Amino acid sequence: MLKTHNCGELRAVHVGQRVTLAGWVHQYRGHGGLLFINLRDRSGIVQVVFEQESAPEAHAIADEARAEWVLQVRGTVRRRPAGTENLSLPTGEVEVAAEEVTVLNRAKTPPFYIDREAGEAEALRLRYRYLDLRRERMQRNLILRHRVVKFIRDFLDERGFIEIETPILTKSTPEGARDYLVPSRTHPGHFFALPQSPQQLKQLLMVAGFERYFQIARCFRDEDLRGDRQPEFTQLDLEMSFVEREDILQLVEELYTRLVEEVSDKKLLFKPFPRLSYHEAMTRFGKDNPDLRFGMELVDVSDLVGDSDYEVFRRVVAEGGQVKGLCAEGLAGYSRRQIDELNAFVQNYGAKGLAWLAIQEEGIRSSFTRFLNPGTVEAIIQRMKARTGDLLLLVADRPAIVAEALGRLRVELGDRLGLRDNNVLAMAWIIDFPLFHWNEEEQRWDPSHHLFTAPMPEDLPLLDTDPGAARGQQYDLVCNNYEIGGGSIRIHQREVQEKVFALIGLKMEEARQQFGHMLEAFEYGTPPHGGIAPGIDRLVMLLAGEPNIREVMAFPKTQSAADLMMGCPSPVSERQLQELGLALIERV
RNA sequence: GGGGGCGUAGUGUAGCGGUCAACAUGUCGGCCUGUCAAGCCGAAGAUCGCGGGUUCGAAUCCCGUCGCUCCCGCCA
Repeated sequence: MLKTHNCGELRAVHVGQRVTLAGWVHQYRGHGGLLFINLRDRSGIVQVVFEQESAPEAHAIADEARAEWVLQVRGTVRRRPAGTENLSLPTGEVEVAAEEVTVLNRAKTPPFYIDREAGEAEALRLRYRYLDLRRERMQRNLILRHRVVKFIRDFLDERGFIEIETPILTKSTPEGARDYLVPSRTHPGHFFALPQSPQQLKQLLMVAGFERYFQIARCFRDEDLRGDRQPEFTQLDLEMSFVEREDILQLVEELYTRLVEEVSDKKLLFKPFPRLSYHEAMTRFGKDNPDLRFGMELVDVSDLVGDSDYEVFRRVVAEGGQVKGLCAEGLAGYSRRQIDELNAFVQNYGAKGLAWLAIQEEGIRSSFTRFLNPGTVEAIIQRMKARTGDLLLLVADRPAIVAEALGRLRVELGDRLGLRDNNVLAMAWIIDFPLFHWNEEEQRWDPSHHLFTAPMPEDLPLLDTDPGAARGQQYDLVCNNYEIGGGSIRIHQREVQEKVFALIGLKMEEARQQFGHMLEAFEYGTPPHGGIAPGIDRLVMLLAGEPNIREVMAFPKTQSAADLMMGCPSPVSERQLQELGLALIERV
């Protein structure tokens, strides 16, 4: 080893010891005959003192050193002179008096500071990601990520789970997201697909009798990116045999509860996690991934305004729509301009606009009360538990649009009112999802989750009579307005599976072609099984308090799915294309 | 595919039709023995993302384009 100690571990107990350190020049402070270098390695930072008088050679060498040079320093740990301790450094009680120094490597001046963040364009950070990763924030995030994955592995290992790798080169299926394709050289014209998730393989591992499987699995989806979506990401993929929904929920809840308490300083708002049906989540919060850190629930006033003189409300209710609203506490003082802003906000989500009512000291200001009788206005205020100083915001439309618009608005208002505490994690289960949703364009039922999701046993008859009302044994884990995991109990009976295929308009022939291997496997004694696949990136993002998942990935892609450091994707040679039997054409 | 924001010395910003494009920081040189984002003095450093247009004159206005980012669509 080129070092005897780590920079960040030196304390008063080391005083008097001769140590050898190796690391990067974090900061340099020259005073002529005396100079200080803060030396950094992964463990942290320690101040090294170079004195011309006592160690002239070391001092001369150190005098040349600049930010990010790599040094090896031999010296003695000593207590800092009284009054010069630095409380902001864990090592701040001591310093290392350098006796010898070796330049292990010089460094060009970095394109940005390593010792601070100056709001650099993210493109620059990504171009020089290996330097960005030297910074405290990224080191902390990736170490946290390691601890999360380590905790998960240990936890599941203790409970009899086997970690099994599944192929990265696998089969394209028309379901779900767009696949990343890999051409086959040995089968010209044929392609592998990178897995969107190991869904089918983990079910086959249940058929294979492993009973408890997990994998820290890389998944790939060729869809447009978001702050919480990368083209490749990591899931804790997990599957169990001989279990019911309750077993999966209990296991994951215990895992996440202990994980949060073990590896982070975030506070879990709920123990145990509340369970909301999909219907309840949509009704109360307008989203199937609600932020439960605050209230401000959606309130239905359809019955109060359905027969009013306000044409907008009356017509919507008559046509089977809803009038629902939110009570934004303390926002009665919002200006016309600010309300217009919120109005434009909900219009992004399909709402025609907002009806609003501000209860001010001087009286009520509103866009619609002049169309209603005073009793109705009072009833709305009562129902929505509004008090002086509050602003009521209402949307009238089809239920889906009301939910979407108010669900989004609620989160926006939560931000504005400072109700979304970054130190709090509000984890919860969303259960009882509808098994299917109606696809208007294709005039057929689409699976809400995937086509192996089992119906709730008591809803089996509904598959024949009212498929839209059938609930699936599906569950999502949500936290702070993110979906951080989803899973289901799977179908293990052939008749049920065939019924689902039929409902989603998949002919048995096609099903056999696409899923023949699954159907065949299921005929050889399939245990009842189910699982879940929580996203690791989003979880670590929340634990780290980061605003996007790029900050918890070592080498993320840009929004256009490019790697600015590697410079990919990139063209390949004509020869490579020929070997694969590929020719490039202009895309229309 | 669509909408919003951003792009000016290495970095972060200012300048928004008219001297030589400004400030901070970093870089380089000098001074400096208790600093810790050290301090003081001095110097260098920009084809204002790229292309076109309007204008006597464009970093500034217009059009296009590229890159990054947020969002809708898409994605579970």
